[in-house]
Amino acid sequence: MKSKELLLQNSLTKKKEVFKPINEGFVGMYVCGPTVYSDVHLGNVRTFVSFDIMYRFLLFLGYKVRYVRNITDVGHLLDDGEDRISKGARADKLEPMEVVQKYTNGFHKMMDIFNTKKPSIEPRATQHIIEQIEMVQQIIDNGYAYEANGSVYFDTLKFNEEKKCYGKLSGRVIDELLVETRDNLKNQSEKKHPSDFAIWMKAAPDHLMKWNSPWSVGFPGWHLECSVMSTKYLGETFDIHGGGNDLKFPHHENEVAQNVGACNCQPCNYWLHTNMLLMNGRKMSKSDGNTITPQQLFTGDSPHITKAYSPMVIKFFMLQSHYSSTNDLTDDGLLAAEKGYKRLMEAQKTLEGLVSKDSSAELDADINKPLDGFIDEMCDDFNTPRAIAQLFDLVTKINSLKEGHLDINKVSNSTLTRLKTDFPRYIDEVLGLTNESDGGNTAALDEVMQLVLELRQDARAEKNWGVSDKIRDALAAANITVKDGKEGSSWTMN
RNA sequence: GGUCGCGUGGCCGAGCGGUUAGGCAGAGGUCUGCAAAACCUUGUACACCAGUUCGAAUCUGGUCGCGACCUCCA
Repeated sequence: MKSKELLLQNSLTKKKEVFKPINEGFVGMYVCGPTVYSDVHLGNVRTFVSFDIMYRFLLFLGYKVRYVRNITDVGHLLDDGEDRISKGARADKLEPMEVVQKYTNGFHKMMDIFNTKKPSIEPRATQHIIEQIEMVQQIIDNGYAYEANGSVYFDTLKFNEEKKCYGKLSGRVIDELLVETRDNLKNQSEKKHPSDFAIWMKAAPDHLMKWNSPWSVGFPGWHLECSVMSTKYLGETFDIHGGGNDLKFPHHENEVAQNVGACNCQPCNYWLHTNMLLMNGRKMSKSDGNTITPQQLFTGDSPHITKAYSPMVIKFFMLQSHYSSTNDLTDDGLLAAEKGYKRLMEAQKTLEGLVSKDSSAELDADINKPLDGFIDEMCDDFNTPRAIAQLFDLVTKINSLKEGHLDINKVSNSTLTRLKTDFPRYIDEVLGLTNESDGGNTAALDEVMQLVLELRQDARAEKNWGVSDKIRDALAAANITVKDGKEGSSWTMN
């Protein structure tokens, strides 16, 4: 475990702070998961990849992490008051839970494709209805919620008067919310104040998902589930809470209010928000055609791109920008990422073949500096773009060592061993990038290629360029690139 | 309308008072039968206008442009 301090940009204080876990060596992290009513959006991927990197790095630093990411399967209202899941169920003529299962499966599959680690706990809102009803009661008992016609609303005015913290996270002032909030929600008249929000909703007779409660047959408000499940699995106050920055208001703000209203304590010490994924400079939006699905990216079937891109290339592309900045997805950007990613993967293979006679340690510092630098950059609020720059510094060194521009014998055995251990670990364990071309290289293909390259080498020895080039061209047509180096030829699958 | 953020070289994208970000593309070179790869060298970059400072892409004010949130959203 490194002794380096980890810095986090805390949305709550708007400052970069040294991370201090509540319990030494342990981290409790909650991230708002997806609402499973349709296929995963590419934007979801960026957010969950970002938090996956944080999770991985915390583990790398030696923390024992409990990572909770929920599945929202109820309570998310549309403008017309209908539940998203119910709407999906009606549209697909399915049971609501069938909809939930279908898209949960799809979500999991996509997370696997992007090689993210599974959370420690993945709770669902509908599995915690009892706990949610209990929290509603607690909030009512504490005087921060009121019942109106079977629904229960959070009393933001009273809460703010006493706790003075409503709006702190999202930087809003409650008096302004009064003017700003549009009166287009159902049951608006039941609320005492426009900024009040439902924590329990009475269901209409034809509503598909509803449960019994002391107030009515109904369903919990959307914001409640995260308050309840984070408290249940991580405690009343835990370390890190994450989510997309579009959830800051109202979702996270209301979450804080509920937790403080119920337990009289802040839900977490550090709030981390990821920024949005854009495409061609604008937020992805289905309505104006400015959108692309992960599937389209994999197949190249979209007017926005010129070719197919693999999941790891897309992931690498995302990691080249900081999680808190917007990330603009473009074809040119993807193309550049693809080449860089391949270069990184090639260096990893090259590294395996390096051997040192251990005659001096002259170059050790040059190797160790970027190796340490990677950790330093990651410790600085998970700065993946800078960490990757350190990796590319090493790529150049590895290639120079192989080509003999740098003398491998001037690297001590212990440093070379460290390089061989840490470089792949950074790529695989911390960044979660896997070498995709490995899958195609079976042992049989290896043997065949060895033979082919030997035959070609024979032809080259006889200066029979016709045969030599014919082999190379034919292989190129089969998507195999031959490279002639000083110590013989090598090959890679494209 | 309110709140917040951003405008960096051909493209993507870090940095955020003085020191090379990095990737991709371009140019020159080394190597090579040729090619590819690799390595070395290389570029006029910080929207605009004022100001603070010995010194600003980085701080302050203004102008223009863009975006996000305020309503479901990762």
